[in-house]
Amino acid sequence: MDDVFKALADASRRSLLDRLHAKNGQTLNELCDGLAMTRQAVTKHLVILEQANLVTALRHGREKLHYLNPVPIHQIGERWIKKFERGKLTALSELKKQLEKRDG
Amino acid sequence: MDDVFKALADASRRSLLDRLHAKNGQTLNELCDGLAMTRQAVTKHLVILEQANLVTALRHGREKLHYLNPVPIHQIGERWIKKFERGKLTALSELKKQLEKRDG
DNA sequence: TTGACATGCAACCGTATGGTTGCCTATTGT
DNA sequence: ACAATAGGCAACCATACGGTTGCATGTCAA
Repeated sequence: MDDVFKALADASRRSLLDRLHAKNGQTLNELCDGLAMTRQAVTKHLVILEQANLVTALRHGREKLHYLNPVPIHQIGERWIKKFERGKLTALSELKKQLEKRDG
Repeated sequence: MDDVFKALADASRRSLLDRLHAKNGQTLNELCDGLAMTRQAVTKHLVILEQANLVTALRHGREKLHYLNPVPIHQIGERWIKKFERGKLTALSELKKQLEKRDG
C-alpha cells in the first residue's frame, strides 16, 4: 500500500498512468513522446510504477509494452478513502462547531 | 491536488490522519503520544497536512487543536480514482489477452 | 509574578528522489 | 551482415525530505 501511495505522489508518474489510461499497451518510446524528460527518467518512473504493481510490462521482441493495472488504485479507494468517507459529515460539523465557538 | 498526493505519500502522515479520524480535535502533544518521533517532526508533518488542506488547526489559548478535513480525500476519490474505475475491466482484459498471446 | 507547560523557529544532517549523461546490449529490417 | 532502433545499466548531481537538537515565545495556574 505504501508503495502505491509513494508511486502516486509524483505528478510525472500520475501523468504516465493517465497516458496509459488513454491508450494502453504503449512502448517506452511512445510514453516518452512529448515529455520534457529523458527516456531514462521515464524508465525510472515506470520501474517505480511496476514495483507498486500499477503497471505491468511485457517484452515483445525489442519492444516493451506497458499496461495499466487499475487494481491498486481501486484498492486505495476501497480500503483507504472509504474509511474517511464515513464520518465525513461528522468531522466537518465538529470543525464548524469549533470555529463558531471561537469566532462567535 | 499534487499537495494532497504528496502529503499522503508518507506513512507517518497517513497515521496522523488515522489518529484524527479516530479522535478529532487533538492537540500537538496528544498526537505525539506513543509515536517514535520528536514533537518537532510531528509539527512538520502537520504543517504539510495543513498545506494540503487535509488538516485544519485552531489555536485555543496555548493549545493547538487539529481537525481532520476529509474533503480533499474525498476529491481524490471522485476526481482521480473514479477515472480509473471506468475501463478497469477493459484494461485487465486487454492485458490478459496480451499475456495469452505471448504465453500461448 | 513566576514557573511550568504547549508550541514555534532555525540550523543542521543523512539519505532518498528525480533527473542527467555516457555507454552497452539485443532485436530487426534491408 | 550490419546499421538503425528499442531498451538497459551505472555513475553522477542537486535538491527535497524526514528527522534531530537547541533555544525562543506565549499562555496559564498558583
